[in-house]
Amino acid sequence: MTSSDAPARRSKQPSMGDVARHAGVSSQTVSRVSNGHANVDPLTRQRVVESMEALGYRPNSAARALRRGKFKAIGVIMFTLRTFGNMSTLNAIATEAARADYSVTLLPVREATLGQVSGAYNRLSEAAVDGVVIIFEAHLLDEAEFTLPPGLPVVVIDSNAGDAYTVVDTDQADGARQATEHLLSLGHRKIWHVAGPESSFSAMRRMEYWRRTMVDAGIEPPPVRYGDWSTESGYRHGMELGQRDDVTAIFAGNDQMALGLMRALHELGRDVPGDISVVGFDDLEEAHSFWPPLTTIRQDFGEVGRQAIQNLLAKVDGERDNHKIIVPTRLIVRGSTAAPRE
Amino acid sequence: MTSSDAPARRSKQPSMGDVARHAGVSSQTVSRVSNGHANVDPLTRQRVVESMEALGYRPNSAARALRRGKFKAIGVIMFTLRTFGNMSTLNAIATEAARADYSVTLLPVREATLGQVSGAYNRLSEAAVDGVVIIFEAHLLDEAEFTLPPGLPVVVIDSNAGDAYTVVDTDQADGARQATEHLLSLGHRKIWHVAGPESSFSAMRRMEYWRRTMVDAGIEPPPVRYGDWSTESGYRHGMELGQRDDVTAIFAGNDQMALGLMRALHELGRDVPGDISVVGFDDLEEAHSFWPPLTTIRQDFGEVGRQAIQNLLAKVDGERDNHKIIVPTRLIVRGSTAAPRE
DNA sequence: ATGAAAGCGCTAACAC
DNA sequence: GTGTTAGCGCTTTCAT
Repeated sequence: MTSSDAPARRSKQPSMGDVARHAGVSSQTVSRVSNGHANVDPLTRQRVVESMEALGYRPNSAARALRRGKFKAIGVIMFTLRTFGNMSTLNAIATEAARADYSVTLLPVREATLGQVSGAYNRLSEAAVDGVVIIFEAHLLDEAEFTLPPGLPVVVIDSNAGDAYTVVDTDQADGARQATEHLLSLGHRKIWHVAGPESSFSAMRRMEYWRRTMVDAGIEPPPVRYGDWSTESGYRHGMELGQRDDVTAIFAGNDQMALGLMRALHELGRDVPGDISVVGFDDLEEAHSFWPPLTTIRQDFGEVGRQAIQNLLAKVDGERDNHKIIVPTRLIVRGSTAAPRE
Repeated sequence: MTSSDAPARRSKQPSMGDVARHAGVSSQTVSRVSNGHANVDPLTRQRVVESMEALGYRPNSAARALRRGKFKAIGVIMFTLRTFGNMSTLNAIATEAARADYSVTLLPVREATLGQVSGAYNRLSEAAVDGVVIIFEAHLLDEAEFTLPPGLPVVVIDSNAGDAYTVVDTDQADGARQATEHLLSLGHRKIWHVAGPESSFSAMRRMEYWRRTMVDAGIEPPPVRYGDWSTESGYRHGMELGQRDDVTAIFAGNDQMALGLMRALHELGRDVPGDISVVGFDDLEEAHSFWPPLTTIRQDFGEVGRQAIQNLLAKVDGERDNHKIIVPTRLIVRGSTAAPRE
């Protein structure tokens, strides 16, 4: 009875047992080699490695995860990758997670699925992850009513999630205050605000603190204008605001809308910052090359991602307390702001 | 020797068996409920669901994956999320994968790990994925020499990977040709090119076809200038080119460099497109709001992502052939190009 | 330094 | 409609 090598069982991945057989050792030895353990005779190890290569073995991570009870993976729940902020945060998360040898799984959320607590559990509960970072617009989190599986560590970014989770939040309030005060200190009085959508937690915080800063300065804030974060919406508001003569300063809810605004003002022949000053929020990589270079509020997305992962991994390792981390923002003064013309 | 079930084992997730015990049924029945199978008495199902909730049960996906031999996950290997293109592609990939009920795992590659074919296997071989999309700059793929685990379906994006894999590629060549011909047709003769880094496959393709188009038109191409995709590098070249009087048209390797170029030209007081025409590549979402709005080549990242996933999933389901998919590019004419001044 | 046995949590196959 | 049995591929004792 020869168990010689001509099986032609092409489609199946070889298992540890197959390697063991091929190398003439037990599968434990293969396991030890695969995990780089010490107590293996160099010659044996050599033989095993050769067998692995010959067979094209690769460890089955499902089995491994099952056995070890850890996936070495964290999930990120987000609606869209389309915004600069989400992208940057995700990038930081992936980088930081990799440092700890964790991979990152995207858990895209189609809104339909969300509230639906049907008989079958939703994909989140099945996800092969040790913890989850949620980058949601806050109100959506509320609406969702989606019960996170108990025991799954969670960190929430930029949300009003309250005390139930650890929250990492950019200091929107202070950013909006800085932006508004900068314009005020330049001598502008009536500062207009083009806010992000009402559905956004961040947008509402920025708007609230713009208003508050105005009121604190004893100035009646002009009516808020709502955009949707897009360059186009900024453009539309720019076309309207640019035609009024009581507009000397605009604080846009993000850089993209600021860009759209400036384009409209250019088209209308209004000079930025000569006629009208503009401040953004985010500090896109390109913002310093806009024309004029954009004065804006820098968000430290890298730090947000880092904090999120560090706190999440602490939880994965057993920490139970929730924290609230506030990441500071910073005013970057460039060429789009100046004192109002006399 | 107490192998009794020590209670108060707080930290452990409840298993199917626990739920079964709690509900007074077999774990098989729990499994059926968990998977939404039909043959379960409504009352039993009810009871099981209640037990699940009471215990906070969530299925262990490692066990599930082990049993089923599928992870329902695909991996994406990329160096950085920082570029618009990678991010857009990733977004499309995630969206398309979600439609097929697959999640996406980011496999960040730290260069150090890469070539290293040490005894221990690299993270890719352990990744809990059914297939892999690679978004690499081509030469890196070459250098890497990293042998993909045999049997793991692979699709490569924008690379010269050859016939070993299915490749989804944007039609860089045609894009570069369109950009150059557009400028030519406007009446420009000597068209300068600010290319991406030499290490980039895409950059080299664009460069090659810009040159070829010039040669075909019987014009000696001016020396190539290399940037690194960044706005800053565009700015630097802009400051130099803008001071020469033999520059009337520049084709930038991407939109960000084009933006930097235009900023430099503004600062130098050169009018775009009056004095100098500029064409980009990518069509960033903001490109139409640059000042002036940027003429550029649109890449269809969404289609690239879609094709990648569709082809990959076909392979996961057993398809063996490799394909080569070319996604077309398109010239978008906006305000940054015009005929040269006489 | 190596091997044997047990079992992680789940589901497919087959009872009943 | 429900339970029993077996085993996916791996790692953790414990022996040798």
